[in-house]
Amino acid sequence: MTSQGEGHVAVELDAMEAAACTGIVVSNPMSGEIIASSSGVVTSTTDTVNYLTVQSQNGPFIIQQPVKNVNNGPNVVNNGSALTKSHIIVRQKAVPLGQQTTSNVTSVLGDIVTLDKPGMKRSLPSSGSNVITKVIITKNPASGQPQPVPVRTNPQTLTLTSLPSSSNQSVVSASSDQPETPTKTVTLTSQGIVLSPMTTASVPGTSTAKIVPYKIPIPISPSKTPTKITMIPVSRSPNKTTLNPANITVLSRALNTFAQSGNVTLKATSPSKVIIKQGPAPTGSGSLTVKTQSLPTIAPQTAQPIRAVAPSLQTVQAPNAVQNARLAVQDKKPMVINSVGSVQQIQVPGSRFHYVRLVSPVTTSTTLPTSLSVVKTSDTLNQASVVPKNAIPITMTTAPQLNQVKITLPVQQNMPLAPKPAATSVHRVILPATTTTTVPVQGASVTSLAPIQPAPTVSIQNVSQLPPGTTILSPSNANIQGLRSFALVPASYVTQLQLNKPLVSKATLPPPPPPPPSAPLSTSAASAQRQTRDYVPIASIDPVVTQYTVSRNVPAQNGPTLEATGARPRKPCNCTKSQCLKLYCDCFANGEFCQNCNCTNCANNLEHEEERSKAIKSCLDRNPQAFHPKIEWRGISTPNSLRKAKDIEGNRRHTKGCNCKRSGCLKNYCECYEAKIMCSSFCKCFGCKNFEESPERKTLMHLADAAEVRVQQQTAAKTKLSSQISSVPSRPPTAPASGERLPFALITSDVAEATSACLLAQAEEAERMKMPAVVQERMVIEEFGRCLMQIIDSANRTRTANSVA
DNA sequence: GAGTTTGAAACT
DNA sequence: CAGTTTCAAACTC
Repeated sequence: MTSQGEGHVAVELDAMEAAACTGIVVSNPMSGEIIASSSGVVTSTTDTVNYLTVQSQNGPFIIQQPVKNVNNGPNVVNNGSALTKSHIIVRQKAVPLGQQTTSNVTSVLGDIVTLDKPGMKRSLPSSGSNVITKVIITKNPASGQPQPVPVRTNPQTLTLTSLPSSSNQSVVSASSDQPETPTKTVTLTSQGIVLSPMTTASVPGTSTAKIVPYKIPIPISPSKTPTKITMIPVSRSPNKTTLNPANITVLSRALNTFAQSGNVTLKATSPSKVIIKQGPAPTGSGSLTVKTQSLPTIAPQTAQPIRAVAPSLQTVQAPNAVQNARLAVQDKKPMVINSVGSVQQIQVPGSRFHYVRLVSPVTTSTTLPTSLSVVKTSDTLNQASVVPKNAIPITMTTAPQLNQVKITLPVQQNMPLAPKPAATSVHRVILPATTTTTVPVQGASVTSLAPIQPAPTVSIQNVSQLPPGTTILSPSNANIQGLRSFALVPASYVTQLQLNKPLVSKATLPPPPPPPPSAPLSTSAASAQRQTRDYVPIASIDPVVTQYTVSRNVPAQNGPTLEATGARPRKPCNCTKSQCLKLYCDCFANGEFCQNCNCTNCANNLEHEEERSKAIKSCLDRNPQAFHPKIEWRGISTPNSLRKAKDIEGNRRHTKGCNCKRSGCLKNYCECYEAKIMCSSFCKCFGCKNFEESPERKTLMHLADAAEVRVQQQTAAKTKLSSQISSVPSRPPTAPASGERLPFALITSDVAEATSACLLAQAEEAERMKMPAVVQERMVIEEFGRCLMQIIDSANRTRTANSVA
């Protein structure tokens, strides 16, 4: 809930949201303008704000709530209120008495921001002293809840702050040997890394350094503490850019990946390398250990053309990128502006987007990385490489002077503090997708490029707060196109990267992300995933996050079963008239490109990116929540590991409810039923039979469960039987005098055991289905017949094989 | 596989 | 916002 009054706006979060929250960004949904963020660097808004968008910096939740005036009562929208000189207080929502636990009592997460007066853009003091450059979310020792701690640093000085070990975080600031170089602070918290302040890429002609805190979310599970993070920064020569947004983005990606395993070690082995690897967790320590020697100097990016680093890297560099760009416009063909490593910068003439195309490396790899091992930065290039172990390096480059690819970091929205870049063309950036980051690409030549992927457009929003694969149409972009508000699209673009990559052996695929609630699924839940539209949640590093980053229509229920391509299994659409640019199309609705679909005249692909973007905007204009999951999770404070499948279903609901009239909400026409949830008060259905006590529903669910159990048991039993039969030696132990082997010679104790298991499973299932005794008996006999047929068949095959031999 | 039914999305 | 049309998936035969 968001309330306004008496000089402050309170943003109240559910327990789960609060738990997932490491920072807050509050923005005006109408303009996309960031009003405040927990970075402590704020801007003001002159707009009349009726709604606020509240986002977690690292979290998935994005709340758009009306501004409410406390004085008018909790539910009275105070339309037309401008936020002036207000504090935004983020706190956890109170829960009714009797439902409180120690973890969900009301607590103030932080008074994160003070808004300036309308019309006044807040400027940073030149000295930089006493400037809140970041807010670290710590845990309130009293409540156990996170709370932000403003950290004031002087950008010109270097500090090394070690927080108490109990705070589970450390702050490292390194000094620079260049007085004019802003310092940066690396803050490692239990939930993320904050780099700040940092000078962002500057545009020629602008000299004002912007202090921008970068937040790299590394949700480190508290349960996995102590976690040791050792960062030995890169030493570098002066006047060279070593760390730029791209680097940080990639670093973030690497760290995200590593965060999943808990223990992270960062260290540098050479001036141009930072190696991230897992290290053993020290015992008995409750804090992160951060060591630093000298952090890489962050300097404004200069107009350094991107060049290929190593001969082994493919380079399709235009001698004169600008000139080539003009030529490309004339030719109306996508042009490779630059290519370094495995990333090519693509400019599509006529398109306002820039693309990053992953290309195959010189070296091939057929195995997926078991861990991400190297982040390499270059002194001379605006690039950073992620080199997953056993996988190809992924290099990302920037060329700010050309505005080719602007890789925007998880940057707090304090960009207005500095002059905007002279050229605010639209850029597209690949967001790190935690589980799709490092799928190796096979093939080695430039001609075998992976298909161009439209990387998500990153705006001034803090990237890290969005689910992987999220697309945001930036305000700069929006302005060009007349799009005022940023558009949030939960597109699984990065997942699409996988879809378009060459086949990767399934055996080498990383394990699927854990289901949001780690409790085992009920058969109904499992069947729901199959029976409903077969989409798989967008992966997330955080189980809590995962709940929110699910496919639009089906909430996360189970880990995805990856296809051989590494892609999430997805049901192909059959659209014929919508060009797959309407929400009728499930691919489009889920933010995915059509791939291997049966659609006709499809425009849901890169070739029609312009149309697609317009369609996305159109959808969002009609409904800002158009791409949000239709099935939402109610606030759950129960730890994931303790949730049961029953709870999972009971805590999901359709955000809008269904409108069924004839199906009784007991067919898959009904979105509630399809998602295996019961209809709620949101529904406007007639003749609903999809409620808890509905006998029709119970019958259906029972039958579905029984069918599911039957399939599972039979599959398991037959698999075992087959394996047992196949393990029988080709030459049986006994044989009749005639020399002919008889089938019973194959009935070893193992085969008999497997057969018994089959019969038992069948009997149990028949009983569960409450079949009459006669039917039960028949089902068992039939099962026995099937087993016998398999045995005989196996015997015949063995005999044939022996006779041939 | 063709035709029908259904309800969400899109449109007016 | 309500009524109508369009659309694609679910369903039936």
